[in-house]
Amino acid sequence: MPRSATTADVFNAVAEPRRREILGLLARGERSVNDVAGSLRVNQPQASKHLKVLKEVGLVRMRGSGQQRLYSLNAAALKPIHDWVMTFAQFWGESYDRLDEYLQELQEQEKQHARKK
Amino acid sequence: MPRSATTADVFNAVAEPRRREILGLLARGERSVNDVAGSLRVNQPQASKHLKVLKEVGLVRMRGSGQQRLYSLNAAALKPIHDWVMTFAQFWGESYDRLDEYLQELQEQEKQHARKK
DNA sequence: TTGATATATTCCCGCATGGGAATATAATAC
DNA sequence: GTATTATATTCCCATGCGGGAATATATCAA
Repeated sequence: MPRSATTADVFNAVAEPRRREILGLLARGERSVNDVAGSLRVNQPQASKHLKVLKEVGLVRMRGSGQQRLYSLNAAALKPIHDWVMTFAQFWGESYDRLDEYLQELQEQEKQHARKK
Repeated sequence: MPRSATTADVFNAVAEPRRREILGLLARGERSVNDVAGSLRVNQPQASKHLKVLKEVGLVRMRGSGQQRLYSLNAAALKPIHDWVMTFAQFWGESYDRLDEYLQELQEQEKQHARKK
């Protein structure tokens, strides 16, 4: 079995540095494909391909506007990575001492949310 | 140019699900290769290979003990992922409202730390 | 030394990759 | 209609992948 496809999940999609750059750019607002390509000094087909991968895993949304396609960030799709990495925050020394407390509060909030359903 | 090597950086190393499982296991303590292989229902060579990748990017440490090699987690190596994903936390809606505040406090602490040098 | 156990390495394979280059599709303007 | 701009797709290639299987290395025990 070969390596997982880049579109297999968010972890794989985000392993590529240029795709992280694209997400960073889109964090500052919606952009057309050529905007992205220009800002990242990448030619247009590569930009299209990277955006396609990001779209397939839900990290970006697309809408048409004339002949342009405007891509925007869907940062919520990064939550699996956030949640996973936070699992290890307890090992990161004193600066992160209060993170456990914070995460427990978050869990409480989610439980209350679930109960309301 | 092909896809980045799995040992290129932490993002690539961690894109593989089994390697994330290994890290999760090691979070609970040091383990031998066979312990890892047994817990994850993976045969020994695969466990060795995955551990090798994790070691190359600094996510695990190894020490010999008799004929065993004991691997342990080095969670600090996950910080690049943590820092990157936190860049997007502001987009995650109301549950994370206090995260900005929290992160600013962290930055303050780091500045004070730096000043003390 | 021989044997047993623990771990690492090597060879194989099918396969998805990211980039380049060229081309195809889509939408607007005239 | 044609021309132009914006985007997507296709084809190519070299490379590294993860898993299987077999083998090599290392360490202890008797």
